[in-house]
Amino acid sequence: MTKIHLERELTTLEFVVLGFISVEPQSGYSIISTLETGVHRWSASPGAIYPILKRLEQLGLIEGELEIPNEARARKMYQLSQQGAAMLDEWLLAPLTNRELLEERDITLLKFLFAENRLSKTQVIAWLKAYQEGTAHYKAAREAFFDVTIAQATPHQRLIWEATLMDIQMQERWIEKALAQFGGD
Amino acid sequence: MTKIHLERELTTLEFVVLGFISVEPQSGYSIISTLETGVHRWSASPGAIYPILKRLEQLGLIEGELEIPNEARARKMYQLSQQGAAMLDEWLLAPLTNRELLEERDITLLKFLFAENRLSKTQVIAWLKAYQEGTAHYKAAREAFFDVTIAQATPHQRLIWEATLMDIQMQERWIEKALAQFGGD
DNA sequence: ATCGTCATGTAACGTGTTACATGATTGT
DNA sequence: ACAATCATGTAACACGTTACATGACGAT
Repeated sequence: MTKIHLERELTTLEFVVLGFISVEPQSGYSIISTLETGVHRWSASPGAIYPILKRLEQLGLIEGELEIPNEARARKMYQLSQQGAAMLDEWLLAPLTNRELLEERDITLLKFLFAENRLSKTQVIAWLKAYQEGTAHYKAAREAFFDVTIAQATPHQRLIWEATLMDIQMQERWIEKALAQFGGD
Repeated sequence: MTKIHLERELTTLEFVVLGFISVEPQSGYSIISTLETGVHRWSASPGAIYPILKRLEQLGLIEGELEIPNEARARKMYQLSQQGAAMLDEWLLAPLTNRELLEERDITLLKFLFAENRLSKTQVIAWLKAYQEGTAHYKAAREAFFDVTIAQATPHQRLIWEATLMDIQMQERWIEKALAQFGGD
């Protein structure tokens, strides 16, 4: 697994596009449709997707090919290159950031989705355990913070704190469920 | 309650700034500190906050005043104007969007936080009930979507669907808890 | 014949990020 | 004396949004 190095980091949306192409070859249009109907928050306007496709191709992470140049409607289908696959794997295996841990859970779940095609069963279990550990860490930090602030908290603030806690607990239960299914632990 | 009309919509971050000022008068620096330590996802760089403060003041939604111009460190404290208060209330009372309902829960919770100072108990209960209804609606739509797609779903896709469902259920439980506390129903 | 969908793309724009600059005050 | 914190601000940049343009194909 050679580590790919580019002059700049890819944006989250670029990684997401890379991810969907990894599931199966995609055209700009199909990515837009997927993002609109799917389990995600991105609006995925053509003004974002088509330039991204062009950039990723220039970086050598994906390869585009015109499908049926004559006869039917021409559409450009993209598939991952080896470098693109390596780049995606790097992203999937990188430790989850604090943001991904609580606020950007949709991204975390997308990573989990892409992991199905890219990672081995062992790697998925390791990923889930890292997620579990990160969540525990985050939980402890949150609890420490609230322990000192809860005294002067207003009713609404307390409820928000409970919402945060319920959210973390739900994530913990989900991770356990997922681990149980994959025979981890 | 006169409805304020501006040529453009405020951005979410602008509303959030407005909200924090409504809790108590704030300086740019205090807003940045609050956002950094608090229960939210925004990084709140000075490059975002200071221009926003200037814009909101120009729109007449907040009023700035230099505190202790000499003697100690000068800082500009802002407080809501009547128009700003009306604007904020409009935002708080507007029906939650689909995005706020599931993906942008942090915004929903911030609205709930600001509601403590701005809305009456009756309004808060009504807000929670609207939230409850919106969630139920969303849940039904999601379930309908997954009912037709679950058949050919992969294990990871199924788990993501479960995560979504658990999320919705957690929100339902939280709303019930909040309603119980406010004597609604 | 026309409308909706499939399909790709561009241009203008605005918002927030990153990085920097500045300076006063407080703590060690 | 020096570092950290308080405090405000600006400039360059990049990303994604909105809106538009274009055109072929299939259905009614």
